Amino acid sequence: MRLEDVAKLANVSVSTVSRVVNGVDTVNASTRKRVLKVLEKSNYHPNLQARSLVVGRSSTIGIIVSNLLNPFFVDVFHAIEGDARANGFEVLVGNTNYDADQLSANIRMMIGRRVAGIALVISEALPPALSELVGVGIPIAIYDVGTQGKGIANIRFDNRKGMTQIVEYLCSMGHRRMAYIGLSSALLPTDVRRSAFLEIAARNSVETRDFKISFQEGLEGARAAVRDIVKSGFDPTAIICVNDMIAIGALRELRDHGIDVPGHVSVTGFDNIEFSEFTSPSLTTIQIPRDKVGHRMFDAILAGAKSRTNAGEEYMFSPELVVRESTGVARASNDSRRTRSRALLGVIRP
Amino acid sequence: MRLEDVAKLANVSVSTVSRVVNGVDTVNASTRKRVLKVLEKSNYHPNLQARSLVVGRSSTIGIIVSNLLNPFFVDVFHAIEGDARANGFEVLVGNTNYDADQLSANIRMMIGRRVAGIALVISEALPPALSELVGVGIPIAIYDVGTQGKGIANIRFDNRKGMTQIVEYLCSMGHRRMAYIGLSSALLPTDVRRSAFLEIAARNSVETRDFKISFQEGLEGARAAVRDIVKSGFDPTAIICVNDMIAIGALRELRDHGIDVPGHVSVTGFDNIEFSEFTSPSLTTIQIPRDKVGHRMFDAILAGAKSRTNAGEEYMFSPELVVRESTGVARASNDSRRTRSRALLGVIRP
DNA sequence: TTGAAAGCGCTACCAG
DNA sequence: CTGGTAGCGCTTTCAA
Repeated sequence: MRLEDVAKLANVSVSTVSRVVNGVDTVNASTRKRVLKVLEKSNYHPNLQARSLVVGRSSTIGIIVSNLLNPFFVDVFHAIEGDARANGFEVLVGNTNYDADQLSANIRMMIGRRVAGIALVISEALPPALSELVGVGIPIAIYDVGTQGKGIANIRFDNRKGMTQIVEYLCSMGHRRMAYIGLSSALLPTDVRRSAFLEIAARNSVETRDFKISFQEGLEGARAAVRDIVKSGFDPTAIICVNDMIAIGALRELRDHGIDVPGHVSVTGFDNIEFSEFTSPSLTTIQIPRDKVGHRMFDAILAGAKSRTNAGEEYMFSPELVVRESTGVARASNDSRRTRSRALLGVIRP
Repeated sequence: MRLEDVAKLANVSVSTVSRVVNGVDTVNASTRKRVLKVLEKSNYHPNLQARSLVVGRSSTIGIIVSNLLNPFFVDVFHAIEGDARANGFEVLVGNTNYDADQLSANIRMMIGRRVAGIALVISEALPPALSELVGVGIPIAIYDVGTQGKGIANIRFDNRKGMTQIVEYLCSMGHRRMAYIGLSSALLPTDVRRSAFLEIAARNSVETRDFKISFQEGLEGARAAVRDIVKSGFDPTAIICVNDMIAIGALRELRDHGIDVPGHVSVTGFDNIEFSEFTSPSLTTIQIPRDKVGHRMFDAILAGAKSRTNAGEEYMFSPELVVRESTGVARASNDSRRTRSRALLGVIRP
């Protein structure tokens, strides 16, 4: 069913039907009524492809995320999606799995669809394809990994300050031996966290040790990392995790080893995903206002789409330390430095 | 930059450029090379709107979910999205928030975009708009809430059997007083779970009590439900939750009340989301093979898109009980029936 | 207030 | 092997 079919049934021209469909008010009331009647019983759906072809822009925005299995990304995706719908946009989604090629492919696809804007919520480095994006003048908002540049809105989070808050808090609780669990590949925001950790730790004469897992491993990878820590004999009084997902996996593995948290070792996350409040013990972490980040990104895109001039806005969100149960004062230094079995530790699980 | 621009620069016709872009092999090697060279330095991106307008079908599929904040939906979304990309489809996403109007709006929008197929992963009832969908011949796969019908693939999960497994397992552990936490609105799959619970419980002479929360409330709602249970004085030996999210919220609230799980009360979930293994105690639940569900849905859509004849396939996935730490034998019946404070119970938390 | 007609950028058919 | 051309379904002047 096309505009023309409706036109025939209503004995008017396509132009008139188009006007009715689009709510243009220069249509005689009786004509409009007649068309509307036909429309109702006709199962007509305007072809949006054709429409955006002629008007030259589509009402679709694209959202690209690194990992749909990490609630962090899903949360900001969710915020952007909600705003988009509320403003009459459709949303195309792309998941990169932290893969540069998939990211490029997604960007190209979205350019091809002539999207009205793109939100990039990723951890990996920006690919060359990005410049093509800028070239065609599509407004774009980037979370955290953006570089300064014309036509790009950069919405950032102060990862450095966040990690600083964690380390200084732990230091204030007497911790001087910390393990860090990070991601093995070079992801920009997580690298900032790691180097901030190392720097602040050094400044406070904290003995550190660095452990890594790859992104794909997720929660299971975190468990493996904890096993590595245990095997290493390093026996830290605090384990700093690059994000909540990993911290949750770590918590679980520590429990299996009968290692008391925070009695024997404190654990911290990063992101404050909803679940971090629901673990046991609940997780000390850094709050990132994911919904605000999403809203801000959408606003930037909308502004760009409207004005056709991307301001290149820069905005930085600040961290907030959320102290919960997974952290506490460092255990007395005369405790055994070796991780003991549950029986020896006398840890009691319900 | 359009086909025509490239054509001019390469001194060929649009047809030829089109052939090169689409990899048609009836192009002279040297001509192709020349075109390719222009293409490379031209930042040309084929307009997919125009393309799908002329070919009459788009390479986009739509996925509609009820709640992006529930990992269950995200997981099957993720599976479908991966399959779609791997097969060269873009994906449009719609989140309904369990709202019928949003669902209809999403469906209409996707019809408008002339998507190649739609996957419906929702809990709410199907709207009238669905018939429009069938009317225009778009292949469609529905998870769980589908009704029999031509042109619709129904991928189901045996919720009834799953709930039966839970209740019978609990009965075998001596439980005879159970509370159920469900969702207040009538969502089809969750209603099946609830009625199955009530029926199997009755058959086993189990004393039951029914509590409800609304979907929006999420984890916090679950906590409120537990407070209701505590206040009610019912003091069940098992709490059956309609899904894992709610069970996780319940676990947390029980811990705050100092109520031992599973010592004082057993708790069960449903879905087996990844986090259910990482709570403390870890959650006894029903495994739903979300990735397989997603793959199956995509296959059904793909088949429909190819053959233009939707088989109306029916497929039912079977449940699998996953017993973890949150359930155990019912406490002795001479225990106090009132929930006691933590001090009285002597529950020890690390 | 209405209709005719010119494209939007692309593919596909038909000639050459 | 290549080019010309007729649309895909819609919006948008421009006339009537």
